[in-house]
Amino acid sequence: MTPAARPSLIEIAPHTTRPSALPDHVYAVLKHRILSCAMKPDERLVEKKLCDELRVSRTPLREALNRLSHEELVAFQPHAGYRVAPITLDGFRNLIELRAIVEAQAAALAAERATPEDIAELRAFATLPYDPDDERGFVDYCRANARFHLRVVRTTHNSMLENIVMSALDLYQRPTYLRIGRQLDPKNPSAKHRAITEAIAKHDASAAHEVMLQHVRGGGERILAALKAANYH
Amino acid sequence: MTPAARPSLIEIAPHTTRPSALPDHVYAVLKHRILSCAMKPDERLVEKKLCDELRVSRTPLREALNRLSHEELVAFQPHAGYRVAPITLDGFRNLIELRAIVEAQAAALAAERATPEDIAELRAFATLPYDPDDERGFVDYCRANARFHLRVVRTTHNSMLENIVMSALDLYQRPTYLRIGRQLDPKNPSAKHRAITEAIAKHDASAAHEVMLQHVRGGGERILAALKAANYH
DNA sequence: AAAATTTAGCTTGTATACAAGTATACAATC
DNA sequence: GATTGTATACTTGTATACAAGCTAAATTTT
Repeated sequence: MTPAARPSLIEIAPHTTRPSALPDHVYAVLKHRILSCAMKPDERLVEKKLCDELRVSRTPLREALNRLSHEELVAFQPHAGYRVAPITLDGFRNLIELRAIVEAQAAALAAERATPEDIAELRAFATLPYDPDDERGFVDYCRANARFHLRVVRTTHNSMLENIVMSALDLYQRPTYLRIGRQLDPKNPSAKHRAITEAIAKHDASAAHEVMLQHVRGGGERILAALKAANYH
Repeated sequence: MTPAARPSLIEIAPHTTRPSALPDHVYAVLKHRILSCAMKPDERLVEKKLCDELRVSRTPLREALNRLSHEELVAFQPHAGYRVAPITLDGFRNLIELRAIVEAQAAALAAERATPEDIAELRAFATLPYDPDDERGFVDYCRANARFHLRVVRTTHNSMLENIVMSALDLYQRPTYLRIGRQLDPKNPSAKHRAITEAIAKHDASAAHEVMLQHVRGGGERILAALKAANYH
């Protein structure tokens, strides 16, 4: 059966140059649910149920699940099914380390390569809307934050770095959305973003590297501490 | 039909925690063919033909092709099929840049974290068999080289870094196997490997970083020059 | 009562039929 | 002769039937 009325809103771009309508749609929907913790870590993902709900057959659904499992957003065991990937301290530490390495170096390369257009766009993206009391505002804030960080790597013109940072930011979203440590955010990161941007604008690679490094590590440490406090392992 | 007699040799490990026999097998076989250039860049991959040859139905085959396309080893266009991914100068430049960033930093972290066992294994892996005149010896050499580089990242105990370097080394193999620039290798890289190992043994992070950086860039530049000479774009 | 074992149900794994879209070859037209 | 339109063959996209394997509950045994 060709799906008649399916949820039509693609909320998250598929990160791929492989636009195959149905699997991409399912991928986007599931990914959004996982990242936003609408589907909780360790929750089971049963193919049949998701098929019925999304009005799709198992083939495109499985394609989406496979993709998610390779991105480590869902865990898989043969013949035992899929689960939403758990959030672990070690996993998050590794993630911070990865982001620190790649994004700091990307900022340095960006400083070497940025054109005036790059700099203008970075400036436009640097200042984030931030209203910790507003639920909706918090989501917007997260999106804007990711947009800035992606814009920095994009300035390197290295699509491989870009893809790695995209995946990393995705994985990073989950602990953030959990609201864990939300209120611990001491100040709006816009200041750091502006500092990074100005270092890039001055083509000061080592400054860009240093500020980005501290920024990523700082944010990571805060969330890590909150995860520990919330008793994650 | 359950496949009765299929080629049984898995030549390349699947890089994943997702051991599902048939798709993994197909993935491994195709990947080996692509990396070894038995299947040439831009060659078309028609599902039916591969199914008949590998004695597998389309479902597991497509799962393997999807994985390969996300790893950028095969290119895909909706309704138009799969092709072996082309080798491009820009792609290779990006790859070198990625390896340089991640592996250099990984070497530094390895220097901070290496245990005596790590160091012993690194020493064992550092010296490579190298006989540029022997076809078989060349393949062994490539494998041993990858093994050393992987052992360095593994010392960081960061599985994300490990996965990235694994993929990167895979992509790197293809230009190497093309034999392009093979004879340009000025000397056996064992010396560099030993230098990296000794820096790690001394827990000298910045030396490890520096030597690895030069090593990766140097090797990359040589192959890049050869690709240019061979008129790749 | 606790442990082990069997069995029934459920979930995933694979194969295949059918639908939809694409490309190529051939013909008609400019 | 080049170009465009069209039909046909081929390839991929999706759905579904059936096989294989796991989980967990119920029954038996100690």
